[in-house]
Amino acid sequence: MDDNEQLLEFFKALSDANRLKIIGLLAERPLTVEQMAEMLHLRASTVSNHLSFLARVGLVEGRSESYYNVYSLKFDRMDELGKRMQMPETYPPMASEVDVDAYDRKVLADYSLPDGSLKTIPAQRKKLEVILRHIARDFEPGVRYSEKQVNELLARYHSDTATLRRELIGYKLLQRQGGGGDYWRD
Amino acid sequence: MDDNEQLLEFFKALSDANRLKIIGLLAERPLTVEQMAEMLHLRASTVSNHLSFLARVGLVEGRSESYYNVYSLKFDRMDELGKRMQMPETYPPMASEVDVDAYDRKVLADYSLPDGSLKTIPAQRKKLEVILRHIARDFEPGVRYSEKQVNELLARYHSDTATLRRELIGYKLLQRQGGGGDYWRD
DNA sequence: TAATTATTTCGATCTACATCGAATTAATTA
DNA sequence: TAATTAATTCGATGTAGATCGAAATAATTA
Repeated sequence: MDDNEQLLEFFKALSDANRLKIIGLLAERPLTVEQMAEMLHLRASTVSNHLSFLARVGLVEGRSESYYNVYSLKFDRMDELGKRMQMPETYPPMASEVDVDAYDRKVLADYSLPDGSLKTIPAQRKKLEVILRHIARDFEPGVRYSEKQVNELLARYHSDTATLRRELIGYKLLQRQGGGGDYWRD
Repeated sequence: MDDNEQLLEFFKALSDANRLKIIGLLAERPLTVEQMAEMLHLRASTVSNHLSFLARVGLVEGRSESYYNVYSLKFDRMDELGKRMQMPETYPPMASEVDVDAYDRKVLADYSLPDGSLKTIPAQRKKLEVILRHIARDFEPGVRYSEKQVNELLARYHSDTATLRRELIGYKLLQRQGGGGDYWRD
């Protein structure tokens, strides 16, 4: 079980009203299954299930005392989770298995013809940016291109090379030396 | 909505794999509903539902930008929850609505005859303690009782007053002055 | 040893909710 | 203005999980 699944299990353990009540009770003093069952008006089997869930994620601990099972709260575990939630670096990994390029791929597919050229130049900012970032990758970083070379590259996508060139500059994906000079990508 | 329900809603909001992924994505940068839907391979309506859940508990915030809804993560909220989980005083109130005396009442009922006397003296520590605490309430705190008076009071519960008396002392519910003196309850 | 008690496990049931598709609303573009 | 697009709402469906009762287990008491 990786970090993300563990975090999820943690929150699932805390996402039930009766389990929160159990934690509240155990915060005061250790209790047996039967005691909690009576207090919560639940069957012992139900409480036992809740406790094994909480124990699985390390939030409670049961010790066998004579022939009762006495459960107690492991506060450090809660503290640990609280700390983790306060660290910014906790969150990005939660999206690690997400297909973050899916939207860009879809936009690209929606606007591209089989030969790789564009059906139209998107009017919507969000989509235009995706297309422009795609086109910009054709320019080698650091290399200088003349306007003629730029137009040749852009013509593979759309005949309106002037618009593409202007937008690439506008979105700062392409740089131009002041006054009709060369173009380059950073 | 009181504090406990709010805490529960909070954890429920975090107890779904896709909602955690959304939080992970928004931790990197704000996104629109459609972008997230593509990334997660979910329908926009599903993502929209998740976002309104997260927004309801204040974890994300959506602003209308041209005609997109751009959502972003409210990290302070997460921080706030993390802090709260680290404070010991957070937990006891979660059990505030719990019927904490239910177990004692049940034990008492199980061992009592209609006239209030005991069927038997429980052999199990946990139950004996409940019965003894109940009996101890008949003694006024601070008042001194002779052994004769003590036996009279205990006889209302069980003929084996010697055992009851000994156990009350053992559990420190009744005090005795060293060497055959009077008894009292603190 | 037999009966009682506390707990857990298992199978069944019922509810909550994640997801989807269709309809609706609102904004934008053609 | 008509068509497109993004987002939300709503009703239907399927699944996960909370709860229960019964059976199994284990320890204790009579």
